[in-house]
Amino acid sequence: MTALQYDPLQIEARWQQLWARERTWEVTNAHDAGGRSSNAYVLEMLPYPSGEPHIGHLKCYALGDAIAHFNRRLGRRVLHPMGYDAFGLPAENHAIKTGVHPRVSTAESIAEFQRQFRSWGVSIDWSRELATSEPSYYRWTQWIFLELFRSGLAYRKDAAVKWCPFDQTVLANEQVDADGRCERCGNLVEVRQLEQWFLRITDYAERLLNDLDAIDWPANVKTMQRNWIGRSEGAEVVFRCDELAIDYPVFTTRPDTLFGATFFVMAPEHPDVMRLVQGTEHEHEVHEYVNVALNETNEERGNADKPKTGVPLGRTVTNPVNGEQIPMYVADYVLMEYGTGAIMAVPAHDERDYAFARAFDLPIRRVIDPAGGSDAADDQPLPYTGDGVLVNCSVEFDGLPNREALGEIVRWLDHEGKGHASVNYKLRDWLVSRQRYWGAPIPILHCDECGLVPVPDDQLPVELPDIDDYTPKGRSPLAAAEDWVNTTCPQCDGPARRETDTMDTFVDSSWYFLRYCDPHNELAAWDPEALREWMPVDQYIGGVEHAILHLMYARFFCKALADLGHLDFEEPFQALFTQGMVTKDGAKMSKSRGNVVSPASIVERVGADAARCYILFVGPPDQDADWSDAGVEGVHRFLSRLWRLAAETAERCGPPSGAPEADTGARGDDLVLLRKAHWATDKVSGDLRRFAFNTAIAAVMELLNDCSRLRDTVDPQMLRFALATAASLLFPFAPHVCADIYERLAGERVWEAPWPNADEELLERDVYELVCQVNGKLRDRVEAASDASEDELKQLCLAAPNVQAHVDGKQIVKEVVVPGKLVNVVVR
RNA sequence: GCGGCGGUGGCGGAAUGGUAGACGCGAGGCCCUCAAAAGGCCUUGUCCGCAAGGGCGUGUGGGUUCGACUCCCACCCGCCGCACCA
Repeated sequence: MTALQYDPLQIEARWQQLWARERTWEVTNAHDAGGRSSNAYVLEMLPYPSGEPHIGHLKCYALGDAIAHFNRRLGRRVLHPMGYDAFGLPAENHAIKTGVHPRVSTAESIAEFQRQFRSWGVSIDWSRELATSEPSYYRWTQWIFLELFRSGLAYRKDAAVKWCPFDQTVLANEQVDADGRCERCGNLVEVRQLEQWFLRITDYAERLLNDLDAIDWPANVKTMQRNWIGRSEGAEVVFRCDELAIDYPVFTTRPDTLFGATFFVMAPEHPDVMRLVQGTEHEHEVHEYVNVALNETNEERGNADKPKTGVPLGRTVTNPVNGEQIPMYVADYVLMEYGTGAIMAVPAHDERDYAFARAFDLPIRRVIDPAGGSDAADDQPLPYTGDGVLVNCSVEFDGLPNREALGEIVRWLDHEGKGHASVNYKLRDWLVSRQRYWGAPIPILHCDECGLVPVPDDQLPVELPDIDDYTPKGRSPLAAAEDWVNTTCPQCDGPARRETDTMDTFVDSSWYFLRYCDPHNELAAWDPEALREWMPVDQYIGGVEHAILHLMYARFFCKALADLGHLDFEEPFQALFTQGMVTKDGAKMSKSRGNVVSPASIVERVGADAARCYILFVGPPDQDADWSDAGVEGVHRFLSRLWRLAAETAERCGPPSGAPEADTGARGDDLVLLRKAHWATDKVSGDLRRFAFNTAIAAVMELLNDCSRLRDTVDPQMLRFALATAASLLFPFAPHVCADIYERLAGERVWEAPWPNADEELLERDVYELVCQVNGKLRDRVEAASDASEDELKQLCLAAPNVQAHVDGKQIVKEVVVPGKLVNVVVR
């Protein structure tokens, strides 16, 4: 008899062909089929097609596929689509280097992604596949942009923007890292004044913050979003420059310290700085300082440990609470992008203001006393940022606890017209224009007569023209396509020029999950009925690197589109799961390190099932995992053993006549194996619900170990049942081999079989091993009946030989009985 | 500095306050074989002991409890996010 040999490549090819031929994973928008509650939308973040998929993709889609399969087996109709975030800089940079059109290189990459995703056996509804670079998709990206434009949520503004000198493009704040470097190329970013397109996400700051409470996302992602939104409560207080009759509002979270404000500082970027010193003796010095400050990198400027620098403006403003004239300075520790770009400085109660005051020998006045207004106030160290009682303010406020005074002072300011309570956010409006070629053109025309004119909807898409030269020149490469740029204004029929900037690719990916619901609609971005069937996404899966940008933008889009009447929900992703990174030898995989593990080579060697199982078995999926070739081999051995024993058992049992059923009268080893199968069913079901895929796979391993151990002593039909159960439970992780095994053992398609149910009665045993402790230490184990009384358990424990040895000669103080678990005898 | 997460064998990792180390990797021994590969069986936290058994053991120090990897307090270390945000 020839030994049966597990051949993953042959098995996987066979099932993949069947699933492709029968379009097994496609779902329709059948509005009648049980409604939204019996549907599930499982979505992994769409890949950026560059080169070929890496191990991180394998982990993401293995994870999502397990969830998709589990939901299907629970009887839900599952939408599980795939697409490509196909616009973007890497393809364009590649084009600059090689001259290959981004459309061509992107298409090649997409083809490779498709090929590999299919070779992994991921259960995707390929009929809904899309790429954001297709005109049939970006036509609707442009339509959304115009909807935002028409409602005032997209606008053009001259702004100090982050500019990457290498990529020759403007960047969003979010695309500049903490060191002031371009997220993509790592070069230091500069600041330039340019007219750009923005989306008014700041209008949604409060809702983006509050609605986090209602969604099932990881705590750290919510925290990151909250930090990024950066809400602070305080007051806006007006400081007036009487000489020039200009009011300068500032934002402060500490209006209670207003009496301690002894100077006033503006950001170097503040538009009034030069105006304030024009024609004065300070003009030259200020000019020099501002120049230096603006040329500093964010890295240098953002360092909190840096000594404070600045120069006086030679002007004063009036402190509204006490009428004092306080001097104005310009200093780079004040940021233009936060608050109003100017601050009141309270050196006694703010670290930074204190450092500045010491450096410039400015007065420091304590207005809060931690000791409660005692004579010892002056002995307390400064700066003091905690709470206390107001001192040195005015008869009206002195002696009040500062938190109380805060409200009083704001009320007073409001009454006097010198300020009001205010909320400030760190979140900035989203800069979406890019001076690059490979993106969706912004569908706006510039007409000398009519100004900014939206391209009429019936003329969408504004197609990206072919060009020969992608080299960035500080303006969009599209500007060179004269025939394309010059057009006619639809309003006045006069000459008009097309907007030559393209959109940030984050715009493309902010709504793709909507398009999957209705991907072929040529009349609209989507049919609201289709969205009602699937949205919001039940389970979204992706890397934590998108915790802020993509997830915030997508949430913003849904809220804005809901306000415009296009959606009837506001949060796109009901639940989010963030997967951990896959490392090699503890380090991030990268070409420069030379430690990249290619999924294709693994699949070729041990098959997709082993690769997928391993990546989920290695540890909890939300944590980082280190790739180990030996570990993959171990999982491959497990699948081999499973398949071989199943194939042998199938031969022994003859042709299957349907799913095996357990013999309810099983005894001895048959009962042991039957119980193990039900235990595994229970364990895997629970583990799948809590994303504990590693322990779920371990449970199936245990089941197989018992099958192997008992293979010659149990009834072959029981073995058949246990192995079919193992295949059924493992199917979400290793679909091909499990489909193969299930067919051999049950003659049925495992994905059409309902998820198995664990029999409660078989999970309980009539006897169990009672743990016997003395003073909390394990001393013996004895067999106990499940229905034994507490007294009986106590007697059993005391009768255990090794318990007696430890109790002998001592006084029993008490006995703790935990039925089903243990007895603890406390002795003295 | 602030916020979040984590620290368990040689390694990845298991453990609703109740047998610490499931499952896997690695290692050692054995079987099969002319031999190897593949496969199978056994051992594997650590120390003492021939064994039975016992001591120790989840970053450190305290605490709560009959009982703590798990809960509380303080600290050390590591990772991630934010950071001159007024």
